[in-house]
Order: sequence, then structure tokens, then C-alpha cells
Amino acid sequence: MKPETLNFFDKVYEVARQIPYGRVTSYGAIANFLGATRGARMVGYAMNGSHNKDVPAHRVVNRKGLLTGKHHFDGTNLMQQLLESEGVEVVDNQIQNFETLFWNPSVLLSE
DNA sequence: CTCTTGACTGAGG
DNA sequence: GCCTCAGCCAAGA
Repeated sequence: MKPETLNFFDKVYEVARQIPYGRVTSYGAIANFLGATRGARMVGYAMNGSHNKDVPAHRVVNRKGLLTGKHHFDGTNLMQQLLESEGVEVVDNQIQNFETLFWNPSVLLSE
């Protein structure tokens, strides 16, 4: 018995909340961390409810570092503004130095 | 129950 | 590196 999908949304929220300031991660990284390598879409889907939570969804982007979910934010460049406000350089909806700013959820085990 | 949509990813051309 | 196709899982109609 392992209804991981049952807590999938909650897990996504928890992991996303652990994202350090000025750092970003991808849906696939979170999904993989949860054991759902092919559940990246579910991560994004879960983020739909993240608006009502303390989940920094703006720190979560696709594997290319592209702000694919900016459309779901209130404004149009709000997501980018938030990231830049944290020191993340964003150009054309794409995070610069994505590999450097990339935060792997696995560090939770180290910390 | 079936079909569609979706904040994704990997593989192939 | 970019574009296209297929796979994946869950929620809503």
C-alpha cells in the first residue's frame, strides 16, 4: 500500500516550500524526488492550488528554466519580477544560469 | 465510465 | 539547438 499520489499534491507543496531564496527547480526534479518521474505534469497541476498556500511557485519552472507557468500568475511578468527580486536573472521568460541556480530537492536529505 | 485538458519530459528528425 | 510526437498521471465535464 503506497498511495503516494494521495499525498502527491501535499508533497509538492512541501518540497516547493523548501526551495531556498534565490533558487529555482524544475517540475521534473520535484516529480522525480517524489518518485513520479513521469508525473511532472501533476506537479504543475498541483501548483494550481499553490496560490492559496505559501508555495513559491515562481521558483518552479520547467526543465529548460523557462517560466512556462507565468501565465497562471496574476499579471504577465509578475513571475519574472518575483524571480528577479530574489536575485534570479530572467530574460525572455527564461532563467539565466539555470544550472547554477537550480536547486535539487535531494539536498533536503543533506540538510 | 469515457474523453479532454494540462504550470512536463524524453526521444527522434 | 529547435520542432514534433508520444507517454505519463490526475482532475473535471
